[in-house]
Amino acid sequence: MTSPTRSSFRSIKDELARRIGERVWQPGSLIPGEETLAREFGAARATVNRALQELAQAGLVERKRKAGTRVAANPVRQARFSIPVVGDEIAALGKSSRYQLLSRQVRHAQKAEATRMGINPGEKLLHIACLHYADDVPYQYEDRLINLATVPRAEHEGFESVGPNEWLVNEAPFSRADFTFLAAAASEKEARLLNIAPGQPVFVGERLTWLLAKPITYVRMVHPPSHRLHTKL
Amino acid sequence: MTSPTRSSFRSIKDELARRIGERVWQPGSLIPGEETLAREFGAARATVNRALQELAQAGLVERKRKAGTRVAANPVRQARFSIPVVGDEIAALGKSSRYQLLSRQVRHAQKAEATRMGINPGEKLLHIACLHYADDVPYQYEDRLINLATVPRAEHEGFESVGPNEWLVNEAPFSRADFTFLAAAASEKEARLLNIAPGQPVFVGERLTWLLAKPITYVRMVHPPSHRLHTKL
DNA sequence: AAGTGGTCTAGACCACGTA
DNA sequence: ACGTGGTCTAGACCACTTC
Repeated sequence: MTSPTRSSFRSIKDELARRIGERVWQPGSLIPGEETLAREFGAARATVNRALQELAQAGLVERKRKAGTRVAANPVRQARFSIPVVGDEIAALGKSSRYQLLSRQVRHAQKAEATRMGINPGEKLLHIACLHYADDVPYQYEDRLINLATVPRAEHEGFESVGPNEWLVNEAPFSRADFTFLAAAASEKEARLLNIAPGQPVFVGERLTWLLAKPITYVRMVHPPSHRLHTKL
Repeated sequence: MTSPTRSSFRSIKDELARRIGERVWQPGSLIPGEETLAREFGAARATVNRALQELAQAGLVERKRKAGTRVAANPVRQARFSIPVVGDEIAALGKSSRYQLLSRQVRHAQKAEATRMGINPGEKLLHIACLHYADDVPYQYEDRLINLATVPRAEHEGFESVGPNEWLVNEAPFSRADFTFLAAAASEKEARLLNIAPGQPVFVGERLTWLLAKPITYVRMVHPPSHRLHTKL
């Protein structure tokens, strides 16, 4: 048949996960070392190591050299949401999207910007402001910084007709994205652009994307109060 | 020393990521096999394999036996955030949490509530309103409906000292959760409870959880404008 | 100082999928 | 059938932490 359970890192991982899930090993407690487990399962230490590394990545255990491996105290539950291109997002609502470039400027990073992006002050940045409409109603105001050290080709792109979001998705892959969401009062400028009254609540998303360790782009996306963010799946 | 550690899977991974990010290897194209790369980097094939596996997990490449490894056409499209218990969330900010029950009432579902929860009108619900403080500053106003058909034991719980969130996490595991986030203007009641002015922006999260096909609870969580929702990893 | 995880190697065999 | 990735092993050395 499939396989009578030869030592595989997968079956070891599953068995360890079972012991954690069924409280055979209590949350916070120390579990046996790699050497011991390798003997128990009749496997090489490297095999047990891989099983444990994946469990650590999944958040079920925490590992420290010398200290050993412990069952995580509170397994973190997670939800996911998709990261659509803004044009697709609008299309999914059954509306037509329109893009308008407001400003485009190459300059050097100010201290605050550098800190926010995790780069050195003075590095070359491309600063873009633009607006996305859904059926001619303002949908999102986008304020973006692109790290030209990571994406040098962006400097030669005008972004007159293609939004930076769409361009980056096609031209600069990222491996990690950090989001922050918040509610804020619309500034004068935001209110004017989104065609709402100043002080009205706006839904703000901030996103920093990375290609491994290199920051690619920081973007602040401001939506009018009607906006909703749903988890998918 | 910062001197280049000879073949490490990390440096190999970074170099491969660089070639992908800088379009040395085009999206969709085939990259050299593990054996070839191992020779190029002067490393064992297992080391190259680990680098490639992590790149695959990050979504930068796609791997198939016999077919080889290709640069992913369009990388990562999802982000995740953790779902902590509100008390833990406050503790993570280094603040002390306090819980206050505002109201607790068993009643039958009104039509709108039933629709929102996906149950039949007239089903028995437990309606709870409460407030969570962080260092005595209002942190979250919680308005919750619990489906007593799914969680009958909640009817005998007073929730005077234990918040419904914490109680449910320990007593009623859920298998699925749907979230919606939005910005809104604080109502009179919300403003009073959160100690802000009416009309101020508030960050609202709505969550519906199920145990398999059975709705467990619907909750509306209202935060003052200082609140931030971060994705974790 | 010593214990535990982190990583590397060289070689081997296996499994999947394409040809 | 055969090439490529998937996994395992046995041994070794390194690096971080706690003791």
